[in-house]
Amino acid sequence: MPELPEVETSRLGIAPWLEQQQVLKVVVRERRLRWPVPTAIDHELPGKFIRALRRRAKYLLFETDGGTMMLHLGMSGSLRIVDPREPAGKHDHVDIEVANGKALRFRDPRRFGSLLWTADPDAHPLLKDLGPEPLTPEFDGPYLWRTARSRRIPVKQFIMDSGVVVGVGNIYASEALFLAGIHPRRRANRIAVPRMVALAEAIRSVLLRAIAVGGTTLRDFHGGDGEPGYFLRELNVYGRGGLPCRNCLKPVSAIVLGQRSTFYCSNCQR
DNA sequence: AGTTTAACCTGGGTGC
DNA sequence: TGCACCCAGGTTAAAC
Repeated sequence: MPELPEVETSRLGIAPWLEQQQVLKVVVRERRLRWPVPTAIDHELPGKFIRALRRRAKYLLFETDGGTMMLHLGMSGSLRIVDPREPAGKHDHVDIEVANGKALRFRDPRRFGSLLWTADPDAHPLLKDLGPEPLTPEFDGPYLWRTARSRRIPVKQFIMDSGVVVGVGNIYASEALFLAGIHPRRRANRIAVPRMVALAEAIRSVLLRAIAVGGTTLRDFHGGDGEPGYFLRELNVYGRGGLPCRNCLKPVSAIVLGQRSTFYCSNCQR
């Protein structure tokens, strides 16, 4: 489910229930996620206070006084605040119970998600080489252009590379390229500065808009508060293969790029 | 160093 | 109803 807006929506939904709370108990029902859930999660976390819930790329970082829990939702992960006495479902792999009587419940049917423990997130191998956050000032058109000099890959794969910029997943990559009028297959190093400026702006605006309306509901994504996201209604091309382009009415094209489904308008995007 | 490919999983939808 | 088949929001590790 989760792209950056969905992760951010989850963070905003659960943070009020968790920040400054002491962890009372951790229940791990299934350790086989993307990587085995380290025993530090159940052994180190209880007793500690969650001081801040931050996000880096699509990772949620639960910072305590003595260590940070890193959580990734993978393809099918979701988080809810529950009463821990509520029976756990088949794919509810982990509960983090806190002092206010609530628990964070991590569900992930496909188990591509992960839960890790680190003393220093900035130095963690999975985080240290990530590109800039798309919603910060250092991410802009000139940055994209400079970074693309040596890259011959299609621009869609370029903006989905987390070493270039984080948080642009398959849905919003297609959407941003539509807004910028750029063909997803265009080689990254063959886009001039002005169009890179437009692309950076399109990425920012599509992510900001999706966060503002609570993410995109696909299948069963819900934010931490259980409310569905409404960005689905605003998708211009993603999942609309064969349907008329909202701008020019020409049928939206569907192709596969880097083993991911890709949608664009061959008239509006060059 | 950049690019491509396979791999990790389950569940839902479709078509026969 | 059952079953085979295809598809899905992500990311890494290894091979080229």
